[in-house]
Amino acid sequence: MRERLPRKEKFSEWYNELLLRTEIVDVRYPSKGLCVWYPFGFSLRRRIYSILRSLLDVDHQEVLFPLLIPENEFMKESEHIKGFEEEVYWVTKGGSTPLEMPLALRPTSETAIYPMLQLWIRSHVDLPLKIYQIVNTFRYETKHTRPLIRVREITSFKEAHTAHATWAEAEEQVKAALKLYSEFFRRLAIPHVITKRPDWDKFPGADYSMAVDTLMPDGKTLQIGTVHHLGTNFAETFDVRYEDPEGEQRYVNQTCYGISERCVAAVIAVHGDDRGLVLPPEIAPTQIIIIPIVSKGKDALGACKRILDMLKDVYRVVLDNSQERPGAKYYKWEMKGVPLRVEIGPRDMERGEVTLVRRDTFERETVAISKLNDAIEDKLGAIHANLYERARQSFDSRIVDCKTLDEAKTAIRKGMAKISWCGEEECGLCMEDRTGGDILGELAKTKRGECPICGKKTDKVVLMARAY
RNA sequence: GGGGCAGUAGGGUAGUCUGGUCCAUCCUCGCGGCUUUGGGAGCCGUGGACGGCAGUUCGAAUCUGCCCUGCCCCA
Repeated sequence: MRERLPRKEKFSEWYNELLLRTEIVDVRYPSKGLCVWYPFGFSLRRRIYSILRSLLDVDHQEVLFPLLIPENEFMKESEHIKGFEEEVYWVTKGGSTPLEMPLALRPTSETAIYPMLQLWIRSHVDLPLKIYQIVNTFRYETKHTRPLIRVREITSFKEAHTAHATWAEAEEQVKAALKLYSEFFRRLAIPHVITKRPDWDKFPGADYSMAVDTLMPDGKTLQIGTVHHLGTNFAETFDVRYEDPEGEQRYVNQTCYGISERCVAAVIAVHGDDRGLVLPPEIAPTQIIIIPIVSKGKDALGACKRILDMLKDVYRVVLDNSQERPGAKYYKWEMKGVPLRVEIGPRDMERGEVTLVRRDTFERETVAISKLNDAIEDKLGAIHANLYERARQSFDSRIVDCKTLDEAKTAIRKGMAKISWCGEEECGLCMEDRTGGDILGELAKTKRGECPICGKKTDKVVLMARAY
């Protein structure tokens, strides 16, 4: 018998082992913080990102900018540099010849894109401009790296960049982007919360930053999306101007927003269980696995092939015709997260039925072949709904209203603490210090209360947590 | 940022303290074969490993140093 997966309670072990066993990514690449996508993992990634693409393609255009950024461009925006300079990889030689102008491997692409926006944007009719790209970026992480979560090469960075005539229009875009991200995570059945990051934690060079966070099984939060209002900060640095209808030259207002392969990590961590992956049907590389139950003199294979033919045009379906025994196949495909299993054996064939088993609940049901199509459609829909519902219940139960820092300190051991804050940086940092958690950010919903440090009355409510 | 611990076949391990018994143990896995198949099949045959560099030594998986990599705890 094959060794079991570590229990999900031991989240780190479970997560690392699962990534390798199910062939999502291989962390054994011989350089720290870099990993290899296996075919199965890449297929999962592709399906997740095609949802993201389809949402963006409604009103964004996809582009592709270079990986390398000249040092002089990279160094232009002083706040931005301060935020990134310690984690930039530099290309300094061409062969053995030192480069006149060193080139940065993009840690993010603002400084690659905005010099071009200066050329592309001339007039108010060029606005709004909304572009995105899905690329790799590099950050020299010195802390512990963790596959898909903290890496040196972000392989799947979706970054969108927009330019608008006014600050208010850019702010509308921030809201639109957050709505788009919420829809994306709803499709992945990932519960999440949106907050405004405190000033000391905003994107370097932004006016303000919004963030999307979810909760991991160990109670730490994972930032799975960010949306930044850049104001005219970069526009002034890169001289990105447009001529307004009155003939005045004005700086554009910009936003940028990103999602990385952390969204794949979130799907794995939020839905997975002790038996392995549990995947929402829309993104599962294999949605249905057909398992023949062979028995002396009675070959179920023919029946399985007929079912396969019946389903294959609509669903991603695989017939496991290997020589293993049925039990071994069940474990194997459960590990891979296949949402629905179809078993066909002698008993089923006699009755013109098949047996359906759900991955999320292990619920087992026999269905007449004549009603199979409808039953599958129902079940796949129910699986998505159930995954989202049970994840949301777990998520909600781990957000605790707190009045005191002691309560907050307890709450962040298992999840997030909701607590009042006056808005002063000094008090905020003190709250972080006293609880050992971070202030994730401010919620849009306000509530009358008082700051746990200075006691001042306030409407602001923040979330605190331990964060990845 | 600070502190621990660990690297032995594709995966997991024994051996390391006390150097020689180890051309390295067991499980899993791969390959070939026969019998099997409603929740991880059995037997037979076979394949595959001491993270890297340097040092100590007659002799290093084992001791020392450095490097690389990974994990855990604290801030």
